[in-house]
Amino acid sequence: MVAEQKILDGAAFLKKYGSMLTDGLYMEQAPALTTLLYQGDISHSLYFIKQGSLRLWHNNGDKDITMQFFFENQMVSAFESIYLATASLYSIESLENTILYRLDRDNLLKLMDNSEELQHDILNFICERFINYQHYFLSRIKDSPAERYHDLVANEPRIIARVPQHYIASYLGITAVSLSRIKNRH
Amino acid sequence: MVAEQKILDGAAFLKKYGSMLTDGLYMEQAPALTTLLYQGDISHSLYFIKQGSLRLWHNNGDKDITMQFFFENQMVSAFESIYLATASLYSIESLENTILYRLDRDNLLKLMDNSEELQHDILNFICERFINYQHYFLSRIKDSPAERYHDLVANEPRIIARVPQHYIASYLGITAVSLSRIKNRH
DNA sequence: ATTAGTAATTAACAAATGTTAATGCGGAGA
DNA sequence: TCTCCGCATTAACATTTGTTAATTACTAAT
Repeated sequence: MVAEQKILDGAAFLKKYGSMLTDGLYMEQAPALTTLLYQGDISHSLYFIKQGSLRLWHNNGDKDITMQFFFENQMVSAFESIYLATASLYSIESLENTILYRLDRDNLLKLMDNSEELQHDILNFICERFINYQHYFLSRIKDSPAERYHDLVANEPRIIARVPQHYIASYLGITAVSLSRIKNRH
Repeated sequence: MVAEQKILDGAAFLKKYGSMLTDGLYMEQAPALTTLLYQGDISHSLYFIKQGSLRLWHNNGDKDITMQFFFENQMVSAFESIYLATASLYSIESLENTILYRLDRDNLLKLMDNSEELQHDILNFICERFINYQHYFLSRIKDSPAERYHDLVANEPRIIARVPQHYIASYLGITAVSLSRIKNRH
Protein backbone atom coordinates (compact mmCIF):
# COMPACT_ATOMS: atom_id res chain seq x y z
CA MET A 1 0.00 0.00 0.00
CA VAL A 2 2.95 2.25 0.46
CA ALA A 3 3.45 4.01 -2.83
CA GLU A 4 6.54 5.99 -1.97
CA GLN A 5 9.38 4.04 -3.47
CA LYS A 6 12.63 5.04 -5.02
CA ILE A 7 12.57 2.98 -8.18
CA LEU A 8 9.36 4.00 -9.81
CA ASP A 9 7.02 6.72 -8.61
CA GLY A 10 3.90 7.78 -10.41
CA ALA A 11 5.55 10.53 -12.44
CA ALA A 12 8.44 8.28 -13.50
CA PHE A 13 6.02 5.52 -14.45
CA LEU A 14 3.95 7.80 -16.66
CA LYS A 15 7.04 9.23 -18.31
CA LYS A 16 8.44 5.79 -19.07
CA TYR A 17 5.30 3.93 -20.09
CA GLY A 18 2.77 6.68 -20.80
CA SER A 19 3.32 6.62 -24.56
CA MET A 20 2.34 2.93 -24.67
CA LEU A 21 -0.89 3.73 -22.85
CA THR A 22 -2.78 6.12 -25.08
CA ASP A 23 -5.96 4.09 -24.90
CA GLY A 24 -5.87 2.70 -21.37
CA LEU A 25 -5.23 5.79 -19.30
CA TYR A 26 -8.14 7.91 -18.16
CA MET A 27 -8.23 11.23 -16.37
CA GLU A 28 -10.84 11.37 -13.63
CA GLN A 29 -12.02 13.78 -10.99
CA ALA A 30 -13.05 12.63 -7.51
CA PRO A 31 -14.75 15.14 -5.20
CA ALA A 32 -13.77 14.97 -1.53
CA LEU A 33 -14.84 11.75 0.24
CA THR A 34 -15.38 9.75 -2.94
CA THR A 35 -14.67 6.03 -2.57
CA LEU A 36 -12.39 4.71 -5.34
CA LEU A 37 -12.12 1.14 -4.07
CA TYR A 38 -14.30 -0.71 -1.58
CA GLN A 39 -12.70 -3.19 0.83
CA GLY A 40 -13.69 -6.68 -0.32
CA ASP A 41 -13.87 -5.76 -4.00
CA ILE A 42 -11.32 -6.79 -6.60
CA SER A 43 -9.39 -3.75 -7.73
CA HIS A 44 -9.43 -2.92 -11.43
CA SER A 45 -7.42 0.27 -11.37
CA LEU A 46 -4.01 1.68 -10.72
CA TYR A 47 -4.14 5.41 -9.92
CA PHE A 48 -1.73 8.31 -10.26
CA ILE A 49 -2.53 11.46 -8.33
CA LYS A 50 -2.27 14.65 -10.34
CA GLN A 51 -3.77 16.87 -7.65
CA GLY A 52 -5.33 16.18 -4.26
CA SER A 53 -5.04 13.44 -1.66
CA LEU A 54 -6.27 9.93 -0.88
CA ARG A 55 -6.64 7.80 2.22
CA LEU A 56 -6.26 4.02 2.35
CA TRP A 57 -7.74 2.12 5.27
CA HIS A 58 -8.98 -1.20 6.58
CA ASN A 59 -12.31 -1.47 8.35
CA ASN A 60 -12.76 -3.83 11.23
CA GLY A 61 -16.43 -3.83 12.10
CA ASP A 62 -16.45 -1.06 14.63
CA LYS A 63 -13.27 0.83 13.81
CA ASP A 64 -11.12 2.02 10.94
CA ILE A 65 -7.40 1.46 10.65
CA THR A 66 -5.93 4.12 8.39
CA MET A 67 -2.73 2.86 6.83
CA GLN A 68 -1.61 5.47 4.37
CA PHE A 69 -2.17 8.91 2.95
CA PHE A 70 -1.29 9.72 -0.66
CA PHE A 71 -0.55 13.05 -2.32
CA GLU A 72 0.50 14.51 -5.66
CA ASN A 73 2.61 12.36 -8.06
CA GLN A 74 2.16 9.16 -6.12
CA MET A 75 1.13 5.86 -7.62
CA VAL A 76 -1.69 4.28 -5.65
CA SER A 77 -2.88 0.70 -5.85
CA ALA A 78 -3.86 -2.44 -4.07
CA PHE A 79 -1.56 -4.18 -6.53
CA GLU A 80 -1.90 -7.68 -5.15
CA SER A 81 -5.67 -7.36 -5.54
CA ILE A 82 -5.23 -6.30 -9.17
CA TYR A 83 -2.61 -8.90 -9.98
CA LEU A 84 -4.06 -11.90 -8.17
CA ALA A 85 -7.70 -10.80 -8.61
CA THR A 86 -8.28 -11.20 -4.88
CA ALA A 87 -10.52 -9.20 -2.56
CA SER A 88 -8.85 -6.00 -1.46
CA LEU A 89 -8.17 -5.72 2.26
CA TYR A 90 -8.53 -1.96 1.98
CA SER A 91 -10.78 0.84 0.89
CA ILE A 92 -9.42 3.91 -0.88
CA GLU A 93 -11.14 7.28 -0.66
CA SER A 94 -10.39 10.87 -1.61
CA LEU A 95 -9.79 13.33 1.22
CA GLU A 96 -9.79 16.45 -0.91
CA ASN A 97 -11.15 17.18 -4.34
CA THR A 98 -8.74 15.04 -6.36
CA ILE A 99 -7.67 14.71 -10.01
CA LEU A 100 -6.39 11.29 -11.02
CA TYR A 101 -5.04 9.28 -13.89
CA ARG A 102 -6.53 5.82 -13.87
CA LEU A 103 -4.87 2.84 -15.52
CA ASP A 104 -7.17 -0.04 -16.27
CA ARG A 105 -6.36 -3.59 -15.07
CA ASP A 106 -6.62 -5.12 -18.55
CA ASN A 107 -4.29 -2.56 -20.02
CA LEU A 108 -1.84 -2.93 -17.17
CA LEU A 109 -1.68 -6.71 -17.62
CA LYS A 110 -1.47 -6.37 -21.42
CA LEU A 111 1.36 -3.92 -20.97
CA MET A 112 3.13 -6.33 -18.62
CA ASP A 113 2.79 -9.13 -21.16
CA ASN A 114 4.43 -6.98 -23.81
CA SER A 115 7.26 -5.61 -21.71
CA GLU A 116 9.79 -7.62 -19.78
CA GLU A 117 11.18 -4.33 -18.52
CA LEU A 118 7.82 -3.48 -16.98
CA GLN A 119 7.62 -6.90 -15.37
CA HIS A 120 11.00 -6.24 -13.85
CA ASP A 121 9.99 -2.74 -12.74
CA ILE A 122 6.82 -4.14 -11.19
CA LEU A 123 8.68 -6.82 -9.22
CA ASN A 124 11.00 -4.12 -7.94
CA PHE A 125 8.00 -1.94 -7.16
CA ILE A 126 6.39 -4.71 -5.14
CA CYS A 127 9.58 -5.47 -3.22
CA GLU A 128 10.09 -1.78 -2.44
CA ARG A 129 6.48 -1.40 -1.40
CA PHE A 130 6.82 -4.48 0.77
CA ILE A 131 9.83 -2.97 2.52
CA ASN A 132 8.08 0.39 3.05
CA TYR A 133 5.08 -1.43 4.37
CA GLN A 134 7.25 -3.30 6.84
CA HIS A 135 8.80 -0.07 8.06
CA TYR A 136 5.35 1.41 8.59
CA PHE A 137 4.10 -1.57 10.55
CA LEU A 138 7.25 -1.91 12.62
CA SER A 139 7.05 1.74 13.62
CA ARG A 140 3.40 1.22 14.45
CA ILE A 141 4.35 -1.65 16.75
CA LYS A 142 7.55 -0.42 18.32
CA ASP A 143 6.97 3.32 18.76
CA SER A 144 4.41 4.84 21.12
CA PRO A 145 1.55 6.90 19.65
CA ALA A 146 3.16 10.04 21.10
CA GLU A 147 6.50 9.26 19.43
CA ARG A 148 4.80 8.56 16.14
CA TYR A 149 2.82 11.78 16.33
CA HIS A 150 5.96 13.86 16.93
CA ASP A 151 7.67 12.01 14.10
CA LEU A 152 4.79 12.95 11.84
CA VAL A 153 5.03 16.61 12.85
CA ALA A 154 8.77 16.57 12.12
CA ASN A 155 8.73 14.60 8.89
CA GLU A 156 5.29 14.72 7.28
CA PRO A 157 4.12 18.33 7.24
CA ARG A 158 1.69 17.58 4.40
CA ILE A 159 -0.18 15.09 6.55
CA ILE A 160 -0.37 17.49 9.50
CA ALA A 161 -1.46 20.35 7.26
CA ARG A 162 -3.95 18.65 4.99
CA VAL A 163 -5.44 15.71 6.90
CA PRO A 164 -8.21 16.10 9.53
CA GLN A 165 -7.13 15.14 13.04
CA HIS A 166 -9.45 12.20 13.50
CA TYR A 167 -7.93 10.53 10.43
CA ILE A 168 -4.47 11.20 11.82
CA ALA A 169 -5.58 9.59 15.09
CA SER A 170 -6.80 6.57 13.12
CA TYR A 171 -3.44 6.47 11.32
CA LEU A 172 -1.63 6.55 14.67
CA GLY A 173 -3.85 3.76 15.99
CA ILE A 174 -5.50 5.79 18.74
CA THR A 175 -8.75 7.70 19.31
CA ALA A 176 -9.19 11.37 18.50
CA VAL A 177 -9.50 11.99 22.24
CA SER A 178 -6.14 10.42 22.92
CA LEU A 179 -4.46 12.36 20.10
CA SER A 180 -5.82 15.59 21.53
CA ARG A 181 -4.32 14.68 24.90
CA ILE A 182 -0.94 13.93 23.31
CA LYS A 183 -0.92 17.27 21.47
CA ASN A 184 -1.64 19.22 24.63
CA ARG A 185 0.59 17.26 26.97
CA HIS A 186 2.64 19.75 29.07
CA MET B 1 8.38 -13.01 5.97
CA VAL B 2 5.31 -15.17 6.03
CA ALA B 3 6.23 -18.37 4.28
CA GLU B 4 2.89 -20.12 4.40
CA GLN B 5 1.35 -19.53 1.01
CA LYS B 6 -0.90 -21.60 -1.15
CA ILE B 7 0.93 -21.36 -4.44
CA LEU B 8 4.37 -22.59 -3.60
CA ASP B 9 5.46 -24.01 -0.28
CA GLY B 10 8.90 -25.36 0.44
CA ALA B 11 8.09 -28.94 -0.48
CA ALA B 12 6.38 -27.94 -3.73
CA PHE B 13 9.29 -25.68 -4.63
CA LEU B 14 11.84 -28.44 -4.14
CA LYS B 15 9.74 -30.91 -6.10
CA LYS B 16 9.33 -28.53 -9.02
CA TYR B 17 12.80 -26.98 -9.20
CA GLY B 18 14.98 -29.33 -7.16
CA SER B 19 16.29 -31.20 -10.22
CA MET B 20 17.66 -27.95 -11.63
CA LEU B 21 19.51 -27.29 -8.40
CA THR B 22 21.89 -30.18 -7.97
CA ASP B 23 24.85 -27.89 -7.38
CA GLY B 24 23.26 -24.96 -5.49
CA LEU B 25 21.35 -26.71 -2.76
CA TYR B 26 23.08 -27.57 0.49
CA MET B 27 21.90 -29.50 3.49
CA GLU B 28 22.84 -27.92 6.79
CA GLN B 29 22.33 -28.52 10.47
CA ALA B 30 21.70 -25.71 12.95
CA PRO B 31 21.77 -26.49 16.68
CA ALA B 32 19.18 -24.67 18.81
CA LEU B 33 19.68 -20.89 19.00
CA THR B 34 21.93 -20.66 15.94
CA THR B 35 21.58 -17.38 14.04
CA LEU B 36 21.09 -17.91 10.30
CA LEU B 37 20.69 -14.26 9.33
CA TYR B 38 21.64 -11.15 11.28
CA GLN B 39 19.43 -8.06 11.05
CA GLY B 40 21.27 -5.48 8.96
CA ASP B 41 23.05 -8.05 6.80
CA ILE B 42 22.20 -8.81 3.20
CA SER B 43 20.68 -12.25 2.94
CA HIS B 44 22.38 -14.75 0.67
CA SER B 45 20.19 -17.76 1.34
CA LEU B 46 16.74 -19.13 0.91
CA TYR B 47 16.00 -21.94 3.39
CA PHE B 48 13.70 -24.95 3.45
CA ILE B 49 13.09 -26.60 6.79
CA LYS B 50 13.42 -30.36 6.79
CA GLN B 51 13.18 -30.74 10.55
CA GLY B 52 12.99 -28.27 13.41
CA SER B 53 11.84 -24.67 13.84
CA LEU B 54 12.98 -21.10 13.25
CA ARG B 55 12.09 -17.70 14.64
CA LEU B 56 12.18 -14.44 12.68
CA TRP B 57 12.32 -11.15 14.56
CA HIS B 58 13.19 -7.51 14.48
CA ASN B 59 15.27 -5.93 17.21
CA ASN B 60 14.59 -2.42 18.36
CA GLY B 61 17.37 -1.52 20.75
CA ASP B 62 15.78 -2.63 23.98
CA LYS B 63 13.16 -5.10 22.79
CA ASP B 64 12.52 -7.82 20.25
CA ILE B 65 9.51 -8.01 18.00
CA THR B 66 8.97 -11.62 16.96
CA MET B 67 7.10 -11.75 13.68
CA GLN B 68 6.97 -15.37 12.67
CA PHE B 69 7.72 -18.94 13.59
CA PHE B 70 8.57 -21.54 10.96
CA PHE B 71 8.31 -25.31 11.04
CA GLU B 72 8.80 -28.36 8.82
CA ASN B 73 8.37 -27.98 5.03
CA GLN B 74 8.25 -24.21 5.08
CA MET B 75 10.28 -21.97 2.82
CA VAL B 76 11.98 -19.23 4.81
CA SER B 77 13.58 -16.09 3.45
CA ALA B 78 13.97 -12.36 3.66
CA PHE B 79 13.36 -12.41 -0.08
CA GLU B 80 13.44 -8.67 -0.63
CA SER B 81 16.87 -8.59 1.02
CA ILE B 82 18.07 -11.33 -1.32
CA TYR B 83 16.51 -9.87 -4.43
CA LEU B 84 17.31 -6.20 -3.90
CA ALA B 85 20.53 -6.85 -1.96
CA THR B 86 19.31 -4.60 0.84
CA ALA B 87 19.90 -4.88 4.58
CA SER B 88 17.51 -7.33 6.19
CA LEU B 89 15.10 -5.84 8.71
CA TYR B 90 15.09 -9.16 10.51
CA SER B 91 17.19 -11.78 12.17
CA ILE B 92 16.47 -15.47 11.76
CA GLU B 93 17.45 -18.01 14.40
CA SER B 94 16.80 -21.67 15.12
CA LEU B 95 14.62 -22.49 18.12
CA GLU B 96 15.25 -26.22 18.11
CA ASN B 97 17.97 -28.35 16.60
CA THR B 98 17.10 -27.84 12.92
CA ILE B 99 17.96 -29.48 9.60
CA LEU B 100 17.74 -27.20 6.57
CA TYR B 101 18.19 -27.09 2.84
CA ARG B 102 19.90 -23.88 1.84
CA LEU B 103 19.62 -22.37 -1.64
CA ASP B 104 22.34 -19.92 -2.49
CA ARG B 105 21.51 -16.39 -3.74
CA ASP B 106 23.61 -16.74 -6.92
CA ASN B 107 21.95 -20.01 -7.84
CA LEU B 108 18.50 -18.64 -7.10
CA LEU B 109 19.07 -15.64 -9.37
CA LYS B 110 20.66 -17.82 -12.06
CA LEU B 111 17.67 -20.11 -11.88
CA MET B 112 15.32 -17.14 -12.20
CA ASP B 113 17.19 -15.93 -15.27
CA ASN B 114 16.74 -19.30 -16.93
CA SER B 115 13.11 -19.85 -16.05
CA GLU B 116 10.25 -17.52 -16.84
CA GLU B 117 8.01 -19.91 -14.96
CA LEU B 118 10.09 -19.43 -11.84
CA GLN B 119 9.94 -15.66 -12.25
CA HIS B 120 6.19 -15.95 -12.42
CA ASP B 121 6.06 -18.27 -9.40
CA ILE B 122 8.28 -15.87 -7.48
CA LEU B 123 6.07 -12.84 -8.24
CA ASN B 124 3.08 -14.86 -7.09
CA PHE B 125 5.03 -15.95 -4.02
CA ILE B 126 5.82 -12.32 -3.16
CA CYS B 127 2.22 -11.18 -3.64
CA GLU B 128 0.94 -14.04 -1.50
CA ARG B 129 3.52 -13.37 1.16
CA PHE B 130 2.60 -9.71 1.09
CA ILE B 131 -1.05 -10.57 1.67
CA ASN B 132 -0.24 -12.96 4.51
CA TYR B 133 2.00 -10.37 6.04
CA GLN B 134 -0.80 -7.83 5.90
CA HIS B 135 -3.19 -10.23 7.63
CA TYR B 136 -0.65 -10.81 10.38
CA PHE B 137 -0.06 -7.10 10.95
CA LEU B 138 -3.75 -6.21 10.81
CA SER B 139 -4.54 -8.85 13.41
CA ARG B 140 -1.70 -7.52 15.51
CA ILE B 141 -3.24 -4.04 15.32
CA LYS B 142 -6.94 -4.77 15.56
CA ASP B 143 -7.12 -7.71 17.97
CA SER B 144 -6.24 -7.53 21.66
CA PRO B 145 -3.30 -9.59 22.97
CA ALA B 146 -5.78 -11.82 24.82
CA GLU B 147 -7.79 -12.46 21.64
CA ARG B 148 -4.64 -13.21 19.71
CA TYR B 149 -3.41 -15.61 22.38
CA HIS B 150 -6.66 -17.56 22.37
CA ASP B 151 -6.56 -17.59 18.58
CA LEU B 152 -3.08 -19.08 18.79
CA VAL B 153 -4.23 -21.77 21.22
CA ALA B 154 -7.12 -22.67 18.90
CA ASN B 155 -5.28 -22.53 15.57
CA GLU B 156 -1.54 -22.90 16.11
CA PRO B 157 -0.96 -25.84 18.44
CA ARG B 158 2.60 -26.24 17.14
CA ILE B 159 3.51 -22.78 18.37
CA ILE B 160 1.96 -23.36 21.79
CA ALA B 161 3.62 -26.76 22.10
CA ARG B 162 7.10 -26.04 20.76
CA VAL B 163 7.85 -22.36 21.43
CA PRO B 164 8.95 -21.00 24.86
CA GLN B 165 6.45 -18.60 26.42
CA HIS B 166 8.59 -15.51 26.36
CA TYR B 167 8.95 -15.81 22.59
CA ILE B 168 5.18 -16.23 22.30
CA ALA B 169 4.78 -13.07 24.40
CA SER B 170 7.14 -11.25 22.06
CA TYR B 171 5.12 -12.56 19.10
CA LEU B 172 1.92 -11.25 20.72
CA GLY B 173 3.55 -7.90 21.35
CA ILE B 174 3.40 -8.04 25.13
CA THR B 175 5.70 -8.90 28.04
CA ALA B 176 6.03 -12.39 29.48
CA VAL B 177 4.41 -11.01 32.65
CA SER B 178 1.35 -9.85 30.76
CA LEU B 179 1.02 -13.15 28.91
CA SER B 180 1.12 -15.02 32.18
CA ARG B 181 -1.72 -12.81 33.45
CA ILE B 182 -3.78 -13.47 30.32
CA LYS B 183 -3.32 -17.23 30.65
CA ASN B 184 -4.49 -17.24 34.26
CA ARG B 185 -7.33 -14.72 33.94
CA HIS B 186 -10.58 -15.87 35.68
C1' DA C 1 -25.84 37.03 10.83
C1' DT C 2 -27.89 32.76 12.37
C1' DT C 3 -28.08 28.15 12.62
C1' DA C 4 -26.86 23.43 12.30
C1' DG C 5 -23.68 19.90 11.96
C1' DT C 6 -19.10 18.25 12.36
C1' DA C 7 -14.60 18.38 14.59
C1' DA C 8 -11.68 19.16 18.56
C1' DT C 9 -10.93 19.68 23.43
C1' DT C 10 -11.41 18.64 28.24
C1' DA C 11 -12.77 15.93 32.29
C1' DA C 12 -13.66 11.73 35.02
C1' DC C 13 -13.50 7.00 35.44
C1' DA C 14 -12.46 2.08 34.02
C1' DA C 15 -9.44 -1.31 32.07
C1' DA C 16 -5.14 -3.07 30.38
C1' DT C 17 -0.35 -3.24 30.14
C1' DG C 18 4.45 -1.98 31.64
C1' DT C 19 7.77 -2.10 35.30
C1' DT C 20 9.97 -3.87 39.19
C1' DA C 21 10.62 -7.26 42.41
C1' DA C 22 9.89 -11.44 44.93
C1' DT C 23 8.78 -16.23 44.63
C1' DG C 24 8.25 -20.75 42.59
C1' DC C 25 9.54 -24.25 39.21
C1' DG C 26 12.41 -27.35 36.66
C1' DG C 27 16.09 -29.06 33.99
C1' DA C 28 21.34 -29.46 33.30
C1' DG C 29 25.39 -30.45 35.15
C1' DA C 30 28.72 -31.19 38.91
C1' DT D 1 21.40 -35.42 45.33
C1' DC D 2 22.45 -30.71 45.32
C1' DT D 3 23.11 -26.41 43.13
C1' DC D 4 22.56 -23.10 39.73
C1' DC D 5 20.30 -20.60 36.32
C1' DG D 6 16.81 -19.44 33.25
C1' DC D 7 11.81 -19.43 32.79
C1' DA D 8 7.17 -18.65 34.65
C1' DT D 9 4.09 -16.81 38.04
C1' DT D 10 2.26 -13.48 41.21
C1' DA D 11 1.85 -8.99 43.42
C1' DA D 12 1.88 -3.89 43.79
C1' DC D 13 2.10 0.34 41.65
C1' DA D 14 2.49 3.72 37.72
C1' DT D 15 1.25 4.96 33.14
C1' DT D 16 -1.46 5.08 29.15
C1' DT D 17 -5.36 4.61 26.55
C1' DG D 18 -10.41 3.77 25.90
C1' DT D 19 -15.01 5.29 26.92
C1' DT D 20 -18.54 8.45 27.80
C1' DA D 21 -20.13 12.85 28.07
C1' DA D 22 -20.09 17.81 28.21
C1' DT D 23 -18.22 21.93 26.22
C1' DT D 24 -16.05 24.74 22.79
C1' DA D 25 -14.57 25.82 18.02
C1' DC D 26 -15.15 25.78 13.32
C1' DT D 27 -17.40 25.55 8.77
C1' DA D 28 -20.95 25.69 5.56
C1' DA D 29 -25.41 26.76 4.19
C1' DT D 30 -29.42 29.52 4.43
